Amino acid sequence: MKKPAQSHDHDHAAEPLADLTSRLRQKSQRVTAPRQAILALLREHRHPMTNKEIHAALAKGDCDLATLYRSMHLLEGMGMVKRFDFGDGAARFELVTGDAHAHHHHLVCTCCADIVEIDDCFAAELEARVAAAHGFKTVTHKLEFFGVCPDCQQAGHSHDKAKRSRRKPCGC
Amino acid sequence: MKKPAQSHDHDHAAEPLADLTSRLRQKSQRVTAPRQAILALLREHRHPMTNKEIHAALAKGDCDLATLYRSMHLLEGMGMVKRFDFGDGAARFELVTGDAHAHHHHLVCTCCADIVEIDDCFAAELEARVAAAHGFKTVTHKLEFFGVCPDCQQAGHSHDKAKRSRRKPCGC
DNA sequence: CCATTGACTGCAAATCGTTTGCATGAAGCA
DNA sequence: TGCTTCATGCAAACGATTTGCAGTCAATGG
Ligand SMILES: [Mn+2]
Ligand SMILES: [Mn+2]
Ligand SMILES: [Zn+2]
Ligand SMILES: [Zn+2]
Repeated sequence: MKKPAQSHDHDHAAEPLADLTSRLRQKSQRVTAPRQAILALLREHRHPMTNKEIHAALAKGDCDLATLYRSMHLLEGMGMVKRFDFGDGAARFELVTGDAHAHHHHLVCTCCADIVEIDDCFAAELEARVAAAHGFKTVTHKLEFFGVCPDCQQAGHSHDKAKRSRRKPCGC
Repeated sequence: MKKPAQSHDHDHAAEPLADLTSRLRQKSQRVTAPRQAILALLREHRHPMTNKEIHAALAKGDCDLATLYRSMHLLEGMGMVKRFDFGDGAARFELVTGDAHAHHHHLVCTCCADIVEIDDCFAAELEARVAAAHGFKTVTHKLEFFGVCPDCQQAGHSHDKAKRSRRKPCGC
C-alpha cells in the first residue's frame, strides 16, 4: 500500500560524522552527545524531518526535546541544516550536504506524505525578476509542491482538500 | 520611516458586501453578524492578514477569536478566502476577489513586513513539469518571496537572518 | 408575526509546536 | 586534575489554533 517507505537511503556517500562534528569545533561549539546523535541521525536521512520525528527516531535519552529544538537553531544558524515548511505547523529539517543541496524544494504527497526531492531550483530567475521589479534586495524564496503521488492515485483516494484538517497530512 | 502604511486601499472596485453574504446563503450557510463583520473587513484589505490582526481590527465584540478561526475555515472551504503562510507561525488570509486573484504570491520585506502582491504566477509551468516528472496528480504549489524593501535598505539595517527570532518579522 | 430547531456563537479549557528559566552536568582548556 | 563556560534536562511558559458546552439566533414554515 505504501512504497518501500521512507527508506533510510544508506546508499549515498554521506559526509563522515567526524567531518560534521569538526565543523562544530571550528566554530567553537561544543561537540556533545546530543549533537552527535542528531547529526548521525540526519546523516542517514535525505528528507526533511520534524523535531518530533527526529526525537522519536533517536534512542530514548539521547536528546531531550528542548535540547533538540535548541540544537536545530544552532545548526541552522551554522548553515548545517536547512529548515523547511510544509504548512502543517511543524518545521522540518534536513542536513545540508554540499553547497548544491543547500537550496532546493520538495514535492509532497498530500495523501501519504511521501516526499520527492526537487534538486533543481528553476525559480532563481523568477526571484531575480521579482526583486528587480520592486527594488528589493537579498531576495530569497520558499517553494514547495503538493500533489497526489502515483501510489495514492491508484488507491482511489479522493481527499477533499477543504475537509482535511488544516494541519498534518492525512495519512489516509 | 515606513511607507504610507498598509493603506486600506479603498481605491478598488470591491465586490459589494451583499454579494459576499449571498454566497454564504447559496451554500446554506447562515449570514451572521460575525461573518458579515469579517467579510466587510477583508473587503477593505488587499494583503493577507493574520487572525490576530483581523480580530484587532474588528470592533470589540464583533467576533470572538474562536469564531474567527472557525469562520476562516468555513470561508477557506468555500473558496472565499485564501490562506497564506509566511513562515512566521501565523496563518494569513486574503479575500478572494475574482478567479484570477485566487492563486498568487507575495514578496515580503523581512524588515518592516511590508507586502507586495505578485499577481502573476510564473510557476505554473514549473508545476506541470514537476508533476509530470514524478507522476503526481493535482499538483499545486506554495511560493513566497522574502527580501529587504527599498525603504529598509536605506535605513542601513543589516538584519542577520540567523540571529532573528524564528518567528515574526523583526519590525526593526 | 411567532414558534421551532439546528447551526452558530462566546467563553473557557485543551492541544500542539516551540521557547525559556534554572539548577546541574560536562566539554575544552590550563 | 581543576576551572570556566557552555550545554543539557526538566518543567513551566507561550502563542497559535482547536474544541466542548451551554446559550443564542438565523432561517423556515405556519
Ligand atoms: Mn530536501
Ligand atoms: Mn495577496
Ligand atoms: Zn528555489
Ligand atoms: Zn503560483
